[in-house]
Amino acid sequence: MSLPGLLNANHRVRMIMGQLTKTYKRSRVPLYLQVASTLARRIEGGQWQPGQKISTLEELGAEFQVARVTVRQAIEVLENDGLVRCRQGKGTFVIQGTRNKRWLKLETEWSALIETIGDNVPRFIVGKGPGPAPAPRLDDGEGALAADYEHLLSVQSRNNQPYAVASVYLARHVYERALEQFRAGMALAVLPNLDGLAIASAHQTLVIGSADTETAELLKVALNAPTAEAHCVVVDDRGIAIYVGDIVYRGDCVKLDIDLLGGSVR
Amino acid sequence: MSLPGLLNANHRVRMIMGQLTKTYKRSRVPLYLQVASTLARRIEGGQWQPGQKISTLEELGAEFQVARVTVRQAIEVLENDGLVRCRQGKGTFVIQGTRNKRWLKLETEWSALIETIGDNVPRFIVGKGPGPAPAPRLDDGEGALAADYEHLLSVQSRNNQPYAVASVYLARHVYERALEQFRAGMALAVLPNLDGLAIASAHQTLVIGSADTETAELLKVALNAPTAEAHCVVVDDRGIAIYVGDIVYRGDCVKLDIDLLGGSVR
DNA sequence: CTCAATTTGTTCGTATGTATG
DNA sequence: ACATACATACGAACAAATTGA
Repeated sequence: MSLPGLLNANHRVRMIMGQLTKTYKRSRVPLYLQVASTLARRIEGGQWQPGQKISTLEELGAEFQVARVTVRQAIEVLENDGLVRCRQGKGTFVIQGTRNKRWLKLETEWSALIETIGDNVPRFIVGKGPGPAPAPRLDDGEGALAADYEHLLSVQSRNNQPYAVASVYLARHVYERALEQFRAGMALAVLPNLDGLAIASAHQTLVIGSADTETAELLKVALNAPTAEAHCVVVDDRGIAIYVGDIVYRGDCVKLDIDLLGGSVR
Repeated sequence: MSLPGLLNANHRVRMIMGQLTKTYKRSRVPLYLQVASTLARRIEGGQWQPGQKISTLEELGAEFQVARVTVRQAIEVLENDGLVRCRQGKGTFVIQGTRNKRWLKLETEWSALIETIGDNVPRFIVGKGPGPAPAPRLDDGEGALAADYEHLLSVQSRNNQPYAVASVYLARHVYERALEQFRAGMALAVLPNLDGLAIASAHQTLVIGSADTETAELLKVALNAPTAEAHCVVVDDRGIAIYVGDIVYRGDCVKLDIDLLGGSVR
């Protein structure tokens, strides 16, 4: 049975469809936020330099095919975020305070990676208490599971700013060889210090994701903010995955540098 | 002087501040969308297996500290996206159809990269017409600018689905050595075919960004959807940047595979 | 078969947010 | 600044399907 009246009430589409409106409709995020974040990109990307006057509300409205009031609303968001300053009768200007985006360089080679994270001090999070840790997630070709794992959950910070949360599984027989070291610093940096431990392979996959509730809270970012999710697995000479780390980085601070010709990174 | 009555009327905002509400307020995205994407992550991350019944609306409402109607609204989004199926009186279940995410593997080594993109057929976009192309963006240590560049703008597709837009600058003296080839396929794959062209370095930096208006339109994604932005520079033996490519990938399909041991000593 | 418990589906009223002209 | 229309979010109440006692 159909209820045309009801459907009509719910699906009465806008007759006036701007250029952007089609693109906009692909997302359910409010229009003024989409405009705001586009403008923010222009500023952070250097397209609009600090001190410079940006386009007028009129021009921006025409460009994005939205009402002037909507642009105004977007600009208000930027002003609250300290990106621009509006001057009645003069225009809107990019704030001088040059926000230097501090990139966090993700190393793609073992020794460089160890070096950069060596003196990181993670803040460990108490999990659900002791007990048998659940097995880590392993994809095909990432080695066999060890008998038992120790699970370490931590937040990585730099300049007092959290930039990543790490969920690390360490094979128990490895963990127990250096309890204090593993509890003091980055597990990955400890591994090479262990005598007689042969590392057969160490690889990492990286995908783009978004912050869930817990991650957002720990990283102090918005829910669903873009993230880089690294899945790192170290396998010993017997084919056992002794280290499995799932590390979620803030998306706005990771930078990967890849030398396509091999050899060392610049 | 205080006017408790008035203040009360205006400020009787949410006395009940849920766990999520604080995190939620960091983002201005509608609450039900934030809940939806958190739930989607649980499903895609395997936390809720296909066929399994997920928590009840009541439970989810309690967990996220939102109204049951709001959870309902979030679930509705997932149902429309084909992730779950709701059954009155029974519960909500994860759809069986295992939607295998087709990852686009971004190669991190020259020969593998060339191989994978070799038979890509880009769709070129007519730019602002011929004329002196603006110089490409070059960071420190990325070589010196050539005298003149040819600018190629293209969309990369796979299975008729666009996955990247590429903005490529080719030094004119290189471009003119193989016009047809450069116009037919991927510029990067053509370079090794040119005799007497010595490639001194080829490297790539990768950051996470979000789609601007044009990119969103070309990739058929939402405005501000997460992207992977690759900046690739090839320098010849005279220190001239002969190829500068800025490639924006859809964030939901790129996957990086990095061998940390890469043939070096640990 | 009836009854109660559980769970999703729907509607209402209210308040606030979003977008337009 | 205002009027209008629609979207978002809440609590509450009730309807409908499923299950097991």
